Amino acid sequence: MNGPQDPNPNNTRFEEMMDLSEFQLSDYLLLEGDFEGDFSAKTMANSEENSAGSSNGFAPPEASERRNSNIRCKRGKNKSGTGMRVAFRTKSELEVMDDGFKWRKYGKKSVKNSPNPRNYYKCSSRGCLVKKRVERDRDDSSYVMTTYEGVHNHESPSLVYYNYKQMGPVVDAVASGGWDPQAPPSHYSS
DNA sequence: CGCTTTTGACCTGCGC
DNA sequence: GCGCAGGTCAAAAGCG
Repeated sequence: MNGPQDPNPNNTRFEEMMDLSEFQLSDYLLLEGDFEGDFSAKTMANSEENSAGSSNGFAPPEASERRNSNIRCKRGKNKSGTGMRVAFRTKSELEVMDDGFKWRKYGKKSVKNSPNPRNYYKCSSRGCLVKKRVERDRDDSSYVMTTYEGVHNHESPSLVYYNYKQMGPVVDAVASGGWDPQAPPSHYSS
């Protein structure tokens, strides 16, 4: 870490990290800590249409009428054991955002109450257990719900570039809860 | 040739 | 205890 620790995460940094020329970051939901029982969530309405309350942020309208495993981890703990989850809602034609990391698709599942299938990705980096879920918003298919689970134990090639370019801990600015690509490599070697 | 994607089966947890 | 739904695995196929 060679940048100032921003106590007040600047969301726009993350937008810059990703190639948002084709995306419109509509919502950013940070889920941090473990998921046993309760969790803390912060939603940031970044887009003007969102702040206008048209889509009311991340919370799906059906959240209260069905068990929402999108937010709550129904198994009590996530398998990756990192206890860190970040969800985004972006307006995009593309389902997969280029966030600088390399992902390998390992599953696809159609979910109930949604006409669109959900795709499951794992980070291709060896030893990195970060997962990503991608699905289209069932109410507005022009939006893509992306959920990251876990913390990268490495930097992405493009992130190195961005760090260099912007002289700042890009990802650190995203989540103070542990979204740190330079996290101690507890089990990562080579 | 190596890596990624696809896809159906299997596993696990939760609600009833 | 049973059924459902979500999540993961793994073999086969495809692609660069």
